[in-house]
Amino acid sequence: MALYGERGYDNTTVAEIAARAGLTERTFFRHFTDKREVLFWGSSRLQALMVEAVASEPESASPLDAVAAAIEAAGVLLQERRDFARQRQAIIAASPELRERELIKLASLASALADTLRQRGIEEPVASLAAEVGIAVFKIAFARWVEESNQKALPEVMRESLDELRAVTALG
Amino acid sequence: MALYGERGYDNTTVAEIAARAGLTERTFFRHFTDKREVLFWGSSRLQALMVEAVASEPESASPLDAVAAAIEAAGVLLQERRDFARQRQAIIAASPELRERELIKLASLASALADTLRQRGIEEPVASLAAEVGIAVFKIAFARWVEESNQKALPEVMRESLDELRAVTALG
DNA sequence: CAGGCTGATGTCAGTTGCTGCCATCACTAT
DNA sequence: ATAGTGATGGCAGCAACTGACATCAGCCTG
Repeated sequence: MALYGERGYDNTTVAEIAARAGLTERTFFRHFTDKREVLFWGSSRLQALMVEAVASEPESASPLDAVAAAIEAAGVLLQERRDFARQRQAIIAASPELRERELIKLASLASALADTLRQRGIEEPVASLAAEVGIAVFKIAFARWVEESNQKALPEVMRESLDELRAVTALG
Repeated sequence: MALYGERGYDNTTVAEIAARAGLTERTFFRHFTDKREVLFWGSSRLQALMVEAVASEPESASPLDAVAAAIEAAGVLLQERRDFARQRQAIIAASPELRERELIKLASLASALADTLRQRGIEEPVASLAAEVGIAVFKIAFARWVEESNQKALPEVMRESLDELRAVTALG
């Protein structure tokens, strides 16, 4: 990430990353499937956290409530790693390739949440809809949080965005 | 697309595509920025159609109504090109790289819809939320339509999914 | 302790996607 | 007829990856 920040993602070769880490290029590709994947190393932990949050909601919770708990948990985690998250996001935003990878991570996240909802007895397409909508709220809240360089904490922005969503779908 | 269908995306080289088209590899890259981009050639037309649908809704329409008109229009178009759409989707689903590209096209679509909503006086974050939610419904409805290899027409599936969404967000 | 197994790393060659540079060629405007 | 323009081809080269093989450290077993 240091290298990506200094010279930009495109201008950084895998050989340079490997050298900085004291490794060979070949070894780099044994740890990461991709040049892109380095930036998404922790994403599986975030996904596990969010899945856990959905799973541990009470049975009585609605699908949207369960998803709300997941993005709330994600908000807390990212708020803790605030500076890191912002720096990383700046790098991703600067590269189309990285934005693609980010989107597929979010899609995989939505899919995992939908699975979890289904295990709670939620039928399709409700499970997928709730999960996808939750991820949409997550994306927008996160973007707002990154922009307004300080101000509110992420979990609060998440809650506000979710409320706005309810208003939007209620009106339409 | 013929080649991708025959041998799979990964096993098809750009040289082969170019040869089949009677071109040089170099010329191929002058027409398409990417090996992936070939499969998304018509996507700008779909985006223009959806943007137009949002723009031509009456002032009184809510954001979600406007977005609903856009995915309805997309549904009609894709229903016309039913076989093509399904064949194309099978190829995309089989390749992670292509799925990434598809996701960024959808993200760009959401962004364009949000822009159009903003031009209609809708404020952020409502504009982005409505757009993203609309794309989520689009994704899910399309996936269902592709699965249930025949049955209902896409616009109908779109409407049903949107209704389910309203129910989901109303309960939560 | 010797020998063999395993897992992580290095080395090297090769393929493929993609780009820059220059030449060619058809077409068109004057 | 000439010059300018846009599309194409040819070629060289870089960088991301991959497969095959060698090496080496640690560790288990007899």
